[in-house]
Amino acid sequence: MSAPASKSPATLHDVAREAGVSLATASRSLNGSARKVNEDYRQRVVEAAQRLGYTTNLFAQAVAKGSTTTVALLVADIADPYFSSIAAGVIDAASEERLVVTIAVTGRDAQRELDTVRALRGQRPRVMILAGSRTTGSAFEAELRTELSSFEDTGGKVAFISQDAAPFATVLLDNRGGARDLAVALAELGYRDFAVIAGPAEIRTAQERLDGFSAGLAEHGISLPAERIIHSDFTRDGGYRGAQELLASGARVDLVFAVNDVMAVGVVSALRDAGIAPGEGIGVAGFDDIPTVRDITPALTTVRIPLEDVGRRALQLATGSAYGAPDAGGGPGPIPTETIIRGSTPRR
Amino acid sequence: MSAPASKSPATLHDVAREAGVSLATASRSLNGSARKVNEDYRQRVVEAAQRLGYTTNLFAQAVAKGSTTTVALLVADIADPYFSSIAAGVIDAASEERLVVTIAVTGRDAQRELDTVRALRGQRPRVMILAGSRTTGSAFEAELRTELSSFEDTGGKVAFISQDAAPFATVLLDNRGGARDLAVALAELGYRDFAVIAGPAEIRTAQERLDGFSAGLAEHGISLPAERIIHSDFTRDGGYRGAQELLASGARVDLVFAVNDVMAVGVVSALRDAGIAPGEGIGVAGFDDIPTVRDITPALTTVRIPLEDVGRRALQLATGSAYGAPDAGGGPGPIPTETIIRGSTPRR
DNA sequence: ACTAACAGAGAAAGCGTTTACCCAGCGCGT
DNA sequence: ACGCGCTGGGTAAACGCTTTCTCTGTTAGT
Repeated sequence: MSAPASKSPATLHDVAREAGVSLATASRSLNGSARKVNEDYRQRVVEAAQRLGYTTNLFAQAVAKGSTTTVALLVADIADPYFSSIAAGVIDAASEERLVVTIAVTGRDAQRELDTVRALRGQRPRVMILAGSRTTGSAFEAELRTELSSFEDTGGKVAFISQDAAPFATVLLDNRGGARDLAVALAELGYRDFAVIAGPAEIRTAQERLDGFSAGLAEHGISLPAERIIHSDFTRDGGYRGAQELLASGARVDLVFAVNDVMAVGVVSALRDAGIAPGEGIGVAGFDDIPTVRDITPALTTVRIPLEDVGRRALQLATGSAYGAPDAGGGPGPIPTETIIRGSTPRR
Repeated sequence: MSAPASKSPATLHDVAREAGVSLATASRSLNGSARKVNEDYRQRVVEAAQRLGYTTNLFAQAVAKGSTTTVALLVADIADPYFSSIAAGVIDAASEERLVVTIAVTGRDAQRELDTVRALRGQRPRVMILAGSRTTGSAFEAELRTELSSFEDTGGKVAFISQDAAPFATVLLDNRGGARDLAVALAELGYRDFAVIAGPAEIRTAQERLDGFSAGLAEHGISLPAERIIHSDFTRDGGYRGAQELLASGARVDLVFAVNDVMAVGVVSALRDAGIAPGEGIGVAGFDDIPTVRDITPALTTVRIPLEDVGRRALQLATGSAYGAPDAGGGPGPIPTETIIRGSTPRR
């Protein structure tokens, strides 16, 4: 009979009254507690809660307990498959531990990233995962570290994805090694004249991949002249424009490496729009192995990163739910990468 | 001198003491308040906060105010570009209003969706946005509605995306009309023998698109026999398998319509793997206009939905920050769709 | 000069939880 | 019989904020 259509949600108080027990007993029966409570009572409380449509107010709980069930995830762009795949992993792992994930986007803007971290600290998240593209030499870098350190000092845990950001825990991606292996594999396929669409110079991931690629080529005695390195946005359109620029330069090239897959997709489209058949005229390779690159034509050669696992692992690393202590460096070494040769780079 | 490296974050209390003012004054200076506070004091407080690295504890604030700054977003799969684009819109609009977005994934499972809604209610979000694929005839449908109603009774606001879910606010997508227009356009291009890879029968979005498409064909006197409708998963792999099944049936078809783009991408790959050139042998069309379909070959004909806008609008609809009252139905009618003809459906 | 009106600081009562502490009842060993 | 340790319910004090209300000091009106 008790219609719950009141103006504000039922409180634990209401439940206790309804069940005829004390607040303490109600709390103990509904949300776990070290103390036992008589099964009869427990039953009564649970039923009362049911009847009133009670749900624990997580905020109040957090205040009382002094700890939350929140995880904050920062990404550069949630619509980018790279980040959304990572997010999927984080969310999945989080829900296993009954944690709630809040996502914020930074748009690859260091200032905004800093602001976001500050704002998110207000949530007192258990964990903060930074998947955004780390930049080098940003004036905000130091401030960010300070902010994060003080977050850790006050009981939070931070995890980075991609580059080592000691002293913070990191899920290391072997950007350098992966790119090197790719370069070697391509050289062995017979490619000789390379160009790289490299993304902004200050994005560390981009830089590492470029370095690794260049190193791999060097092992085969192939050099990568500076004019064959084109910096552009870390996005699909950046890749597209980078390829256009390359073409306009008149350079003779038999393979274009874009430092990530979304850029590579842009490259493929740009080549095609310029009347060049990707994979026949010029080979194209990317990095990340986002889902779509299997489905474009030709399928893209790339370096595979198990993105969802990376997200999952970042969370586990931070919560310490795997690999022993959360501060054990970065778990068992960097995430392995794998070179995947597909149709976009046939043997020459 | 005051090193903040304590074990727990600075509280407003600490700030007040540091600044030599009362708690009330500190609160008023840091977080907005109707009351004015002397500029001298305000300054002192702000500096003290700065010095101590204070950030408002949002949870405590929420408890005290009885209202939160949280928005909950439920999606079927965050790695799916359809949902991640919508999420991007929601997050963008939310951050404009200084709201924080928590994302949960339901995996198209009605039971899990219900559980998630229940769990999320504990967060007392201002708004709950359901972008998951609504299903029909689910046993959980009624329970879900009850749960959501009681959420609204206690001051929350819910917004659906896609199908009308009266009495809840909805950002209506014109699935039916869009599919109809597409069918008409394709018929006018000269296609005659259609098949549809239709997704699970119980997903409403899928069903509406199928119906609309079929109606459009009917206008041109073309019928869509039941054996040309293949139900499969609402995913890329679902599309792939659906196309395989279609091919195996030996049906003569000149156009395959997949009810969403990720499925269409699967269809394209399946055709190609079967040695059929998509766009030449058989036309392919999708629905949604996710970013990738411009970049596959041939570029995919589809029905465009401004996904980010949809997300943005869902949030605004729920917070009432646009189009007058939040309960004004669904704002200014359904989101317009647009048929986009690309290379995958050349004139026959 | 005297009071009315107003500003604005501070004290204290919430907000919805958890949990330390108190205390009654009970079974047990001596 | 008696004390003692458990068990487990209840009371009340936190938790970190906001906000109502009280109260003092100013300003202005007559």
